[in-house]
Formats: sequence, C-alpha cells, structure tokens
Amino acid sequence: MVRLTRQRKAILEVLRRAHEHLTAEEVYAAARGMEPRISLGTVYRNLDILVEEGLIQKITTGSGPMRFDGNPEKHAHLRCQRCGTLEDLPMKKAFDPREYVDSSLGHVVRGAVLEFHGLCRRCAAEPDA
Amino acid sequence: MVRLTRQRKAILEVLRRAHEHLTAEEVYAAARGMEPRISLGTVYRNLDILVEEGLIQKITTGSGPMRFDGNPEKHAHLRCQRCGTLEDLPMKKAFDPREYVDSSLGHVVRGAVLEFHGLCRRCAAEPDA
DNA sequence: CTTCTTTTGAGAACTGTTCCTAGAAAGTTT
DNA sequence: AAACTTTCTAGGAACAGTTCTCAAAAGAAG
Repeated sequence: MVRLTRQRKAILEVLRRAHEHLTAEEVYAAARGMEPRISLGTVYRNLDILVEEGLIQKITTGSGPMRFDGNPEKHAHLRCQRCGTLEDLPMKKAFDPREYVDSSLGHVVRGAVLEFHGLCRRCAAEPDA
Repeated sequence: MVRLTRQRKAILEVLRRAHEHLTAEEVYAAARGMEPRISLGTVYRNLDILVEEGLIQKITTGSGPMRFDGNPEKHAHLRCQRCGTLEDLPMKKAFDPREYVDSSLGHVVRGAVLEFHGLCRRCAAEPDA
C-alpha cells in the first residue's frame, strides 16, 4: 500500500467528488483548487499510481484523452455522443464474455471492455438533439 | 460517393489484405510499397475519408494509437494483452445493448462498443504466456 | 488548352502523455 | 534534534500520435 501524499489525496478527492469521469487536465484544474502548486506531471504520475493501487480506474476507450473514474468497482459507462462526457450507467445484468465468444479457436478470451454510446441526461433533455 | 484516387486505393488495399488491424503508421509503411511518394498526412486524411464513406472502420479503444479495419461490417475484436495486436473474433450471438441497460432514466442508449481482451492465437500457443 | 476543383506531399503545429532532474518533504537512525 | 536515506514533487523538456497549412500537382469540365 502506497503512501497518500497531500497531492494524491487531492487527486483522489477530486475524482471521488466528480459526477462524471475527468481527463487528467480536468483533474489538474480541479486539484489546483486545494493544492495550488501541484504540477500536471504530478497529476499524471499519481493517477497511474492510484490505478495500480486499485483505488481508481483508467478509461481509455474513445478517441480523446483518457479519463479517470474515482470508483474502482466494475461498472458500465455511457459516453455522450453530443457533449462527450462519460458517466456511470446502471446495468440490469452482468456481462459475461463467454456468452458471446468461444475460447476454442486457439485464442484465449479473458475479459471485455464494454462502453455504451448515446446521450447523457442533460443532452437528451435538450430540444435540438 | 468519393473518388478513389491512387493513394486511396492503395490504403484500402493495404487494409483489406491485412489480417490484423493496422495503425496509421503501419498503413503508411505498407502503402509506400505501392505508392512510394505517399505522405503520412495523406494516409491520415484518407483514412478518415474512407471511414466517413463507410468503407473501413476506425477502432479507438485501448490506450495506444488508433487502428483501422478494412472490413466495414460490424464484428467483434480481440486485443492481445501480450503482443498488442487487434484481430477479428467470431461471435456466437449478436450483442444487444437493451439486454443490459434501460434508456429510462433520462439518457438515451443508442449502441455500444465491445472489445474482448485476452491472448491471440500466436501468443496463446507460446509457452511463456 | 484554359479554367476550375480536388487532392497531394512536406512539414509545421498541436495535443496529450511521459520522462528527467534538482530540490523538497517525509521517514529513520542516532 | 541533527544527520542521513528514501520517496516524492515542480517545472519543464522531450516524445508520440494526429491534425493543420499551403503551394504545387493531378484531374475534371468546358
């Protein structure tokens, strides 16, 4: 278990308070509120460390920058095709890769990444969608 | 329907012949075999055009560079956790987002991106996996 | 052949991320 | 508490992947 420095605490706080999943740049901006001298490099470095420690999740789907999720539990995400935000999405049932593919043709399937696409609440409510 | 220039034909050829899904850089390297003066910018520009035309697919999951698939039909992919290649994977049944999430809490789910992770044939066959 | 439009090649610019290093902070030992 | 060791940080340089710019080349139309 790694030590929680002031900077790491700030980053973790930011991610846990966020209701959407933030980019490193966004984490940096928010973290500067509590830790004004923190640097972007520190943010990147510690985001990776927190991922390794299993305290947060890194989400690399989609073409833009990566995003970070303060909730380390497995759960589904919805990416808004209109505003680009990434949010949590409650799932009715768990996804099991074995339902869809066989590990029989020589390859091995260990897991899957699943991301839903559509409109977030805010964008779905707007008229010009 | 867009015009198929020599460069576009070469790019399409490269992607259709490939048995794994290539990065722009890899497409560039291969395309130079048939079109030696082609530039990397042209490759990027035309990959995007071919995606818009629905002739190829762009795959942006994963943290590395994007990859391109010469087969425009919907199908599943396996990313090898060992060597990083991205290959096609036959699926036993189609994935239907509605089975997993409701579009009822205000947001709209239109589709999903699904990518399997594991070991490709080659890596699964090696002893030190 | 002239004109108009589209595309290209070459490289500069940009974005997001990682790397490097001297110094600061925290942890240990005495 | 001082001296020492280890870990971490700020700041910026370096890097990778992608997009942009623009003069020139290629192609279509008259």
